[in-house]
Amino acid sequence: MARPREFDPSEALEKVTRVFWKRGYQATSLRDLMKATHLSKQSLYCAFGDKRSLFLKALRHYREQNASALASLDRQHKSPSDALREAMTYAAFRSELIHCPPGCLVANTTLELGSDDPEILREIEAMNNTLLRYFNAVLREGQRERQITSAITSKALASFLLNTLNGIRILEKAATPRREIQSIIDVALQSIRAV
Amino acid sequence: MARPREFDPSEALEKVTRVFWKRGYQATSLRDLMKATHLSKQSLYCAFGDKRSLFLKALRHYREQNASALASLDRQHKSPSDALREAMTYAAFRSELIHCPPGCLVANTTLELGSDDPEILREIEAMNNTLLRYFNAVLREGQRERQITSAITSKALASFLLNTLNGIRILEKAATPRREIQSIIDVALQSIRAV
DNA sequence: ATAATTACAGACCGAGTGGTCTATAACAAG
DNA sequence: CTTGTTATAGACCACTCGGTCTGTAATTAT
Repeated sequence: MARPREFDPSEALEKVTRVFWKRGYQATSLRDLMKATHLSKQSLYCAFGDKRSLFLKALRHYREQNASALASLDRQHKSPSDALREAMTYAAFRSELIHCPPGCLVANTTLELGSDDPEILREIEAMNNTLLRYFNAVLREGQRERQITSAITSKALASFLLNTLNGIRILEKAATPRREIQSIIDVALQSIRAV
Repeated sequence: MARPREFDPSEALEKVTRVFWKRGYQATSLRDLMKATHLSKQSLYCAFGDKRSLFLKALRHYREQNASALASLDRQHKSPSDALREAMTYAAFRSELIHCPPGCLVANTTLELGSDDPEILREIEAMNNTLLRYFNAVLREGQRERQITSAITSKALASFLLNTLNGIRILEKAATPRREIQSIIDVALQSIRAV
């Protein structure tokens, strides 16, 4: 009907997500986003709405990306323990692996905006629930196979693992050596094994 | 020699710390600080320097406050396990207990500025080391008394506990029910007991 | 009292913010 | 072609930011 868009919105959203990931919501200016996407302010507004809408879309994009990454972790031929180790290690070191900003956008956002913005909080919870469900499923399997302790419910163990991951998201920002982070994962996983 | 100051600097610093704690560094404007302290911009500058200096002083104030709170935890008549539980529970719920903002200023700051500002990072590490030393001492005692597993070094266990605490600092910001946080503490402590 | 010094309140500054408006360019439909 | 519609670029806006400057009030020393 009219002049077509000259850029790929999903590509732009990916770039935007990286910037928010790296710098946080408040510290990211529209200028930063314009520079990262090579788009004008107006184009961003037409495509995504105002800054907050754009941030919400970035959060959702991040969540979907992570959810599919999690789903693609093949645990067909792995024991539950190995699957947990792989998931934790992947989540902890993904930043380095695929050249992303350190830490986790969801964790960053929780601290920056979690207690203020209910809509953003819901997005955060959705992301957490995805991880919790995954952990819970693998943990239950591990309990059935006597690899994981049954002294604690799989739900509580799942929350515990997610919490460990959240802690690591803070360490990543504080230039913690990789070996130390790996040690924490090891302790967490070792300590929930069946006796 | 001249006109005396009309306010108590340490009282003002306490108020400033609360504001930074609640809103973060970047989101706190000088206006917010002026309102919280009932001081003029000029008075704040004379007493504490610019915004960043003021923030550093607030961080240091926060650290000292926490260090002395930790030191005053009496573990004379407690078993190492009980001492750990008390320390973890106190750290996790202090916000509610003494009417503070949720979460932890150090954790917040790590995510907001950790990877940018070396001087602030050093302050963060100092705070973490205080906690690590405490945990390490109690854990070693617990290992000697066969309450805590000796399969893992006390240092690794201490890092693990601090990490659990950091995770909780994120949960606090996400309106997580108290019971769930308590459960995570329980799992963490239970899983490092001696077999 | 006078002089010297410091504290205080608020005006003021340039820079940067998120957001809007306008003029023009690029396309589709007729 | 002309007309209608959307995209783009950048000027523009009111506002807030951290920080400084200025004039005055309050105090001590002489």
